[in-house]
Amino acid sequence: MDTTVAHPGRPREFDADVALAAALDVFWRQGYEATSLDDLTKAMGISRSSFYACYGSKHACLVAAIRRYSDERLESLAALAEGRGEEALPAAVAALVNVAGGREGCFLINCITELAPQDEAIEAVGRRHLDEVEHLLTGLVAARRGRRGAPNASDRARASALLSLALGATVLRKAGASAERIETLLAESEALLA
Amino acid sequence: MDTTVAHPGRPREFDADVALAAALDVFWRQGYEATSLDDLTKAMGISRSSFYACYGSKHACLVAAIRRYSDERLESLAALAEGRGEEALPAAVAALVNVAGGREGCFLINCITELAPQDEAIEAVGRRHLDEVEHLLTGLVAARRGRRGAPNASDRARASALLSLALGATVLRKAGASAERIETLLAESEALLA
DNA sequence: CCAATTATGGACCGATCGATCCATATATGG
DNA sequence: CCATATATGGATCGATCGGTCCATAATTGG
Repeated sequence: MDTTVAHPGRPREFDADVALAAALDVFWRQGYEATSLDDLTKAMGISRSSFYACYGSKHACLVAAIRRYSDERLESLAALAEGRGEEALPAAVAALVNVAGGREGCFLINCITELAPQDEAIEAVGRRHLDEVEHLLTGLVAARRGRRGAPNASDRARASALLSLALGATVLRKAGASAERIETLLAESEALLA
Repeated sequence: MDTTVAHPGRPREFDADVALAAALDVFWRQGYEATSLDDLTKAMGISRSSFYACYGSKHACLVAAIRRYSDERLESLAALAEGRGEEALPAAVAALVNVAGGREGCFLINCITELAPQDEAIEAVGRRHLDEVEHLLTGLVAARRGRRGAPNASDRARASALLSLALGATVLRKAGASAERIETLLAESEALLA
């Protein structure tokens, strides 16, 4: 991959990143298998030729979309945790649940449950994402606990439980649970914060 | 639906319930959209004609499979909770997570995340199931708390949180988390039991 | 102005999709 | 034994699937 060399030939007429965002949106709403190339190219506003030239295949496009989603979410979570002290942990947990509108669930969870463990590529990306979220939560747990520096195994277990709770809440949300019910549920997680 | 009247005509050569179990298994492993009629009929050992005559459509078959799964799981959960006193609640939570082999996740969660909220029929069944599980857990929470009789709102919130934790753990399991990690995570849920 | 190179639109591909149809087989009630 | 009714296997349906191909457009370096 060289980025400096001159690029002869006709320039791309669309923004690959904007188009990828559109693809992500469709995948998110409809799921992978239920989304056709026509759905994708129509939403992205490009032709099949451009699609394949740019992304390679439907599956590769999905992987790219997941990566994009993962990066964005991790960045957003890290930013949210910045300089918020005690409140960072509950805020992060709440942010995990209230991703996007809500009813469509977490895109990453959707992909994992639809495609893992059959699709190893998706599973790998999903796993990495969840590991990083847990790592971030572990830091917040340790920080909240007051002890300076290195998080221990207990902190990690707490973070695991909080992550699990958040993932479950997202599923409940997608299943149609009301926002209030999710809130009272999250309030209950206070027992896991100390 | 009459069950007593005589049935003229050639009798069915397969057990509709056994075949449905086979269909459930395929849907569970592959997901709904990724499963073709050929996959189904092959696994069920019947022809397309028999399939459509008996179940109506691929989607109707899925709904029947989910219903079957839901009934079986609820029955199993209720039986597990019977006469076990204090240990009933943690046992039930553990049972929620350790459904089947593990790596394939919970069939109901898989269906919800793949098809809800677009597919209202599936969402309705999934919602009902989750409500009943939560109701069962609420009873166990109240029983464990010691107070006799009617569970209150706080019990229900606790049950929601435990259910959410279990759902999340199932997702983590499907994403590839090790069994040990799930166990230490579940151990952490003790904080939600009192 | 002319190769060389890449992008684009859309026709096109074989394969497969869920579903239907029909001829035939097997049962019942009279 | 015959009319009726249901089940079965398999051919078949039009639609759609993901992916390829090709003619044409638009850019670069020389």
